Amino acid sequence: MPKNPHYIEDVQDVARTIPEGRVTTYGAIADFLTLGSARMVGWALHRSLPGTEVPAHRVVNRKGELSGRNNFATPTLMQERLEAEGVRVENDRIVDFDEKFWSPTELLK
DNA sequence: ACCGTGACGTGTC
DNA sequence: TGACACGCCACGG
Repeated sequence: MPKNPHYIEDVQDVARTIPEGRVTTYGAIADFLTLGSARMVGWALHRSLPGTEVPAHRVVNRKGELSGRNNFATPTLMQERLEAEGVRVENDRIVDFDEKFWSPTELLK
């Protein structure tokens, strides 16, 4: 049981707002929530995997690498989902990451 | 209670 | 550039 039962929900809420075909980073979410750290975001998403409809595949590390692919049902699922949305992935990294990147701070506008 | 281990990030050298 | 240290916080052994 996490100390902040809300934390996982918050992370999930943010993740759900990521537009299709766009991606964001663990750090961006952590900044937006001004709570916890990027590490905790990864932790929260990991805890979220079963039984939720959170597009966790749209969250990558700051270099645009699919660092969490090994935690999905299959190691290739993350990439497949991204490419299905038009996000090209090459060698476990997002192509044109700068253009695909979307920050949750956009929500404040 | 201590310690290693993460789906991480930033600063230094 | 690339390697490394350190901060981060929760969890399991």
